[in-house]
Amino acid sequence: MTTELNPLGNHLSYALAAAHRSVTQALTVRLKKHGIQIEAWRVMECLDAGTKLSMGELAKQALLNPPALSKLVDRMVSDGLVHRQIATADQRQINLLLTNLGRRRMLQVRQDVEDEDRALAEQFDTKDGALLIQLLSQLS
Amino acid sequence: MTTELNPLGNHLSYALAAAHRSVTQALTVRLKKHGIQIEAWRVMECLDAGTKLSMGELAKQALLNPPALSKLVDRMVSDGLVHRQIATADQRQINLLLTNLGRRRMLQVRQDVEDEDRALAEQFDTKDGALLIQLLSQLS
DNA sequence: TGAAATTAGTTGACTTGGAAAGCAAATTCA
DNA sequence: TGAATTTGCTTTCCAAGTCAACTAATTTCA
Repeated sequence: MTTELNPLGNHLSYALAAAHRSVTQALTVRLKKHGIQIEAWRVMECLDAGTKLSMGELAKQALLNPPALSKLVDRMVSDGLVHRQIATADQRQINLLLTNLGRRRMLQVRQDVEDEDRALAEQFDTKDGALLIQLLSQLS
Repeated sequence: MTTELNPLGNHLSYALAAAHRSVTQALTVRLKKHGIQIEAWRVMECLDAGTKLSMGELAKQALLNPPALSKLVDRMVSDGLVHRQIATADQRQINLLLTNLGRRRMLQVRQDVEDEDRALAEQFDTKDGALLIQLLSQLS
């Protein structure tokens, strides 16, 4: 039972990378038909949540470094999903806003992400899915 | 207790991405002083495990797509960590071998990875680290 | 006040990764 | 056997990410 096929199997960092890779690949396939990146979907969900976010806040929540977010937003702007608005209080800050197209697109994508989530949850015994999320969040 | 700061927090794919990001960043910092990528370390561990691996097998174990592995190996060859050997049975296959430098480097890096693993394990109650690995491996 | 320091976001040069095509060896089978 | 197919790995071209430098707005404090 402790027979290891892979010398890396006991490393948490490896188990995490393997799981992340496999989940990401599956999700990417699902999102392909929307012509959208996982990161772009995360950005849109954060924007939809209500509170105005600066690029910096958004970067943290969407798990992107600032330059990566900047460039992703450039693409999303030219796809008509979001637009930049200079914050009134601090003119250096940008508030990103969903366009109507962006909001519609987000809702469609959300369907597929939730399908994927359900598919993943089925791989676990009843409470293990929530437990996994709980354990994972201790790491970030 | 169910107050969500982040609208994405309940998605397994998000929890996984967040944990992966944070663990990867920490590990990358540790490995920086060896001038080595996490992926390169994974490759070296796989090679060290004994059985001769083709590029294809290695790619799977090290969690890389074949083109990415090819390119990484190019770099590792020019850093003197590994060398390519054409397999005798099938001339299309490559067996990758660790050089002495590569083996020494791997042992040094392994120290740091294990330090990092221990640091991570401390964030959990006794058995939760192993449980997490077990749950994660159901996903890949 | 206003010069110096800090902060927010973007840009540019460079590196890395992915999809698809390419090449060569091995296998299939008519 | 040998033409057609499949397999293993690499290359090419392009998309995307990083680090460090940059611009502009804000804050600090002498």
